[in-house]
Amino acid sequence: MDQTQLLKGVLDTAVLAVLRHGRTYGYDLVRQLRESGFEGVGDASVYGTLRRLFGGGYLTSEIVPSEEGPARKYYGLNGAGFDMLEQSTKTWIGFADTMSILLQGEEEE
Amino acid sequence: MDQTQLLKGVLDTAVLAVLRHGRTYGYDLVRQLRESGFEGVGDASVYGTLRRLFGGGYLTSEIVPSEEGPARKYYGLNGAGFDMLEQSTKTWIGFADTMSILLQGEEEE
DNA sequence: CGCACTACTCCGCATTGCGTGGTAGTGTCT
DNA sequence: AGACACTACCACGCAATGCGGAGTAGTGCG
Repeated sequence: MDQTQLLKGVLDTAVLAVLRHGRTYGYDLVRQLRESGFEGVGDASVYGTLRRLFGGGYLTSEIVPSEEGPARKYYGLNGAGFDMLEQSTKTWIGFADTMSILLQGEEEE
Repeated sequence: MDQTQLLKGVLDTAVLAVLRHGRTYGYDLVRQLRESGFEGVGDASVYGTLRRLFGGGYLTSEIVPSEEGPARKYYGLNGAGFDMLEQSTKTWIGFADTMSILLQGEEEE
């Protein structure tokens, strides 16, 4: 089993969740996600997600020159981003509940 | 937010989980999944999943004539199907843990 | 100069759920 | 009979999205 398909539809949420702790740039986000357990995330997926979210108006973006390489593009949550995070967190929890009920039997409220 | 993308990669597992309680046919499976919380699943998705799983050798299949309509194609888990279910259940749990840690903070082991 | 590391981007592919529409069997109502 | 509704399944094309590979740059090391 591959996480690949599981990641679909969740990467957005995961990215927003990381960003909630403060702004970062893509490269670092990839690292954080991998350390958090999404070991397989491709960098292109994360960058793509960031562009999508930014394009959707959920993120702020700012280019900051770095002393250790190319300039970094810092992303941060704006109001819409926080709302989105809250919303998709709820959706996720409902979904996860449904799954866990299905997987372990029928009890639970 | 749409469950659509969340379903990707999980429908297989959900179908296997339902089938664990005994064999059924597609039409009924769709009903069960919808009642379980996946209200939006399309029947074509479920049938497609069943065909995929059957093609992969995880399901048994048997056509049974019905008195109330067209013949039903009953599907059931075989050994490989049970293994698959067990495996993907583990993957799911790991994944869900990672997500919940990301979403609620950093505590938890 | 070549290599490694950082940082970001583009392109094409594969997977997979969905919507639409189609086939087919049975029963009901007019 | 004809029109519908319900059951049951399937085919086709679309859309979303993660991934792999390749490319562009900047900095620093041997």
